[in-house]
Amino acid sequence: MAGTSDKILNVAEKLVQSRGFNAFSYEDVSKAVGIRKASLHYHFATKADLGVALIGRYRENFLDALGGIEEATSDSRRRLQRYAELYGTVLRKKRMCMCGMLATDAATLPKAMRDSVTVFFDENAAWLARVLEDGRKRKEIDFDGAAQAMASFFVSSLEGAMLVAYGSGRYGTFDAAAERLLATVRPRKKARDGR
Amino acid sequence: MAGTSDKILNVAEKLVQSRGFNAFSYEDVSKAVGIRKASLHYHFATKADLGVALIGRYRENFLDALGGIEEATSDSRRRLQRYAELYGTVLRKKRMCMCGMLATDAATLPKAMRDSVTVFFDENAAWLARVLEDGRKRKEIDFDGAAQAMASFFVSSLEGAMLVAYGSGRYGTFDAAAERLLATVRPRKKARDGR
DNA sequence: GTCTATAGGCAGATAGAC
DNA sequence: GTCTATCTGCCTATAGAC
Repeated sequence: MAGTSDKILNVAEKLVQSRGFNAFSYEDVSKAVGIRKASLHYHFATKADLGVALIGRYRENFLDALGGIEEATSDSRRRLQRYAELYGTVLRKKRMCMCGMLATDAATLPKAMRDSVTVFFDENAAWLARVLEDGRKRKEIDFDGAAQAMASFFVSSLEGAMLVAYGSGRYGTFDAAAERLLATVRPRKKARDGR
Repeated sequence: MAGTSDKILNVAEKLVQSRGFNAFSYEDVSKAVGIRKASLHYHFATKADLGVALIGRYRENFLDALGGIEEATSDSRRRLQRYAELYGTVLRKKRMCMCGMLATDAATLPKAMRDSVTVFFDENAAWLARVLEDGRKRKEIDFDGAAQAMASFFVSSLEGAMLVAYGSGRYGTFDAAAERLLATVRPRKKARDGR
C-alpha cells in the first residue's frame, strides 16, 4: 500500500534518528528500500529536499500523537505522563528524537531544515503550555511562573534525558528522569479530592 | 608554546563541538592548523585515535573545572549554579557540549569513544551527587530521593537545554531552563538562617 | 615532523535509455 | 519510475622524499 516515497521516508527516518543527517547516504537508503540510488533522486531531488520532507512528516505525526493523548485522557498529569512515554517509545526502538538529533547537526544543515527543527520544539512547548496551564487551573498540577517557561523546560529535559540515555545505551535512566520531571509539577497539597 | 598536537586538538575540539564527529575532516583541521593533511596522521594515526584523545582531554578539563568550583565557593546552591554556567559558557561560544554532541553520533563511533562519552556523564553525575548530598545535609538545598538520581537528572536536563538552545540558536532559553532546574532543589522552608 | 603524491573508496548528483 | 553509467569531488589513509 505504501508508495515508494513513503518507503523512502520510513527508511530515511530510521537512519536519521539513529545516525544523524550527515552519517547516512542515498546508498544506505537505496539498499534498504530495494531500489537503485539514482532512482531516489526522482522522489527527492536532493538530500536537503529529503531532509525537509522528513522533518515535516515527523512534525505532523507528532502533532497527531498529541491530539491522541488529549482524546485518551483528560487528566493533566496523565497527559504529561503520556507525553513523556512518547519519547520513551522512540528510545526503546533505539532511536533518538529526530529533532534532537538534527539539533546537533544544525551547523551543517540547510536553513529550511534548521527552521523546521526549531518549529518542532515550539509546537511541542506550545502544546505542553496548554496542558500545564489547564492542569494548574484544575489544581491537578502546580508550578511557579509562566506555563510557557515550564513547557520549554519539559521539552528540553526530556530531550536531554533521551540524549544521554541514547548515547550511553542505558535506556532506564530516561524513565527515572521523566519520573523526576513529572514530580516537579506535583501539587503541594495532595489535592486528590475527588474519588 | 602549544605543541602541534595541542593545536590539532584545539581545532578538532571546536569542530567536533559545532559539527559533530562525522561532519569534519582532516582537511578542515589541516587548514585551520596550517599544516598539511598527511602530517596530521603523524600526531593521530587515525581519526578514531584523535577522537579518543579529544574526549580524554575534554573529561580532564571538565574535572579540573569542577575542582575549581569547589575551591571558589562552599555554598551548595552556588556550586550548582556555577556548574550550570559551565554549560552556558560553552554554548555562548556557539558550541555544544562535546559529549552531548557525540552522544548523537554514538551509532557511528568506535567503542572506545562511546565508552568514554558514557564515563563523562557518569563523572559529572558523581560530582553533582556529592554536591547535592552535601547541600542537603547542610540544609542549603532540598530534594526527594537519592542524590545520584537527582544528579543524573541535572546532567540530562542541562544537556537537553543546551541541545535545544544550540539547535535553535536561542541561547537565552538555556538560562531559563537552568534557573528552573536550580529552583527544583530550593529548600521548602526558606532556611536562610545565617546572616 | 612535515612535505608531495597518490591510492581506493564513497559521497551526492546528472544524463539518457527503457 | 526505474535503470545503467558516469562525473566530480571529498574522504581517510599510506608511501616515501626531505
